[in-house]
Amino acid sequence: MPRPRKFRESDVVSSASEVFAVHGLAAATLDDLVRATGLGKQSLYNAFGGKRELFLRALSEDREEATRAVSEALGHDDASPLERIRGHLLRMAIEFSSGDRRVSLTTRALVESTGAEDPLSTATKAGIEQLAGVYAQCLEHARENGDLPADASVQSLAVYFVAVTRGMELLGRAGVGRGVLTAVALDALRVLHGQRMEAANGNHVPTESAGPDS
Amino acid sequence: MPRPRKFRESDVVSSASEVFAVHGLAAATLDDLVRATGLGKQSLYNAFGGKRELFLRALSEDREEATRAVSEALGHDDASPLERIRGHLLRMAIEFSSGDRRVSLTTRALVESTGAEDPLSTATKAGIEQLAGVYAQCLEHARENGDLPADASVQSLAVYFVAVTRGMELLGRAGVGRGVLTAVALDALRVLHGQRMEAANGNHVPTESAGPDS
DNA sequence: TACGTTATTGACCATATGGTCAAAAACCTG
DNA sequence: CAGGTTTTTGACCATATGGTCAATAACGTA
Repeated sequence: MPRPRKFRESDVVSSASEVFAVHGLAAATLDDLVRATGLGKQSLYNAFGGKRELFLRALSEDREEATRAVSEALGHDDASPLERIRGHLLRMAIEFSSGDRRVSLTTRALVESTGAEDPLSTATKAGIEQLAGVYAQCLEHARENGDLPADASVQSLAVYFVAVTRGMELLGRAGVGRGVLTAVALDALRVLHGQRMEAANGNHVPTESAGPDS
Repeated sequence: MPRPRKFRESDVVSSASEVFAVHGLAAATLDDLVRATGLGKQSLYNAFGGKRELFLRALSEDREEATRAVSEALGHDDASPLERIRGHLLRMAIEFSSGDRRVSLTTRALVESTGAEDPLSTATKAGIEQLAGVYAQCLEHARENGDLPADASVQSLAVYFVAVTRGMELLGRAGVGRGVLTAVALDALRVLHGQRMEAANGNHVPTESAGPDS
């Protein structure tokens, strides 16, 4: 019997994502959001709770979507796992050099999170881990395939690819063009062709400052 | 005969940098700046011109400092160029996992720049190129040394390292710990040992990491 | 068709923002 | 010590911010 909503939450979150991707959390005004989503402040407010909460929703959706996309890119069976990673990275090079002003919400969150224990930081970390997990899965397949040495450090390589893609995204923002970004991607991929994967377990620390932990 | 200033510009810019590094450009309030620098709004204003301009100054100083630091790290003669890059990257892994909330102003600028032709974007691009230039110089030495194949793409490798370090910085913000980040750095470095460099690979860079610890 | 529930609307608010102004203060030179 | 120049100070301002309220509009059901 309650009056039904005029909007679909997913649409609103999607529009909000766009705003956040372009402006960032801090710089996006509630008014931007209102304009982009089409609903009034109050509707936004009692559907989501506020700017921050809306960002969290957007982040969560963005994360899901990104994971799905990468997962799909890495999951097709028509190519070897390593080829899939290669294709994915090259596609990222193109996407990131496309010149639009969007920045993935995960990256936004990474930079704008306070670092404290707030939900934003938590969600951000989770996002990174989830993303790394997708890479790890694919790399694991590659290892099982024999495309990677048995002692390859799938975990750190996965994180490595997350780092590389984030870096590429930033460079794209700096105006680095498609050609260079593609070359960077190819450089990055060369890690997978190295014969000795001796660095397996994330050991060794720099020579001069041998660290205690790890 | 004019009344002299009570402050040194470099001190002010330095304090401001700290604020910007922690909060970012958009989120840092003029009041934060006033408090951090110790001078009044108006003094800030007629010495620099406003928040944005102050950020640009801070960015420029930060860029100079970063370039100098990397350049120094990569420029010492007591190790081969490749070893220097290795040491530098491992040091970055430690720095970025130190858990503070600072983000380099270059990265901040990268994310917060509008992408348009404003001075911020311009300075940002210049910063990236400058940084890449430092890597390129070192890599070029490595090539001359025979540590890299003659046909190695020094340019793209340089940009690659910029990307990797930016990515590592972001991951550090996400709470990725020192061990993992170090492993990522080592993964990243493996690019320099890629198969095509196999023939030319001298013994300057220890390929097997003799790290005995966990 | 009336009711209860919820969504929507648009006005409203306290605050904090970046930025400005005019007066007072400080310094160096002459 | 006076004059000129610039800095400093603290009050001031218009605006935009995130957020809230009370009233109204829709809807499904009974």
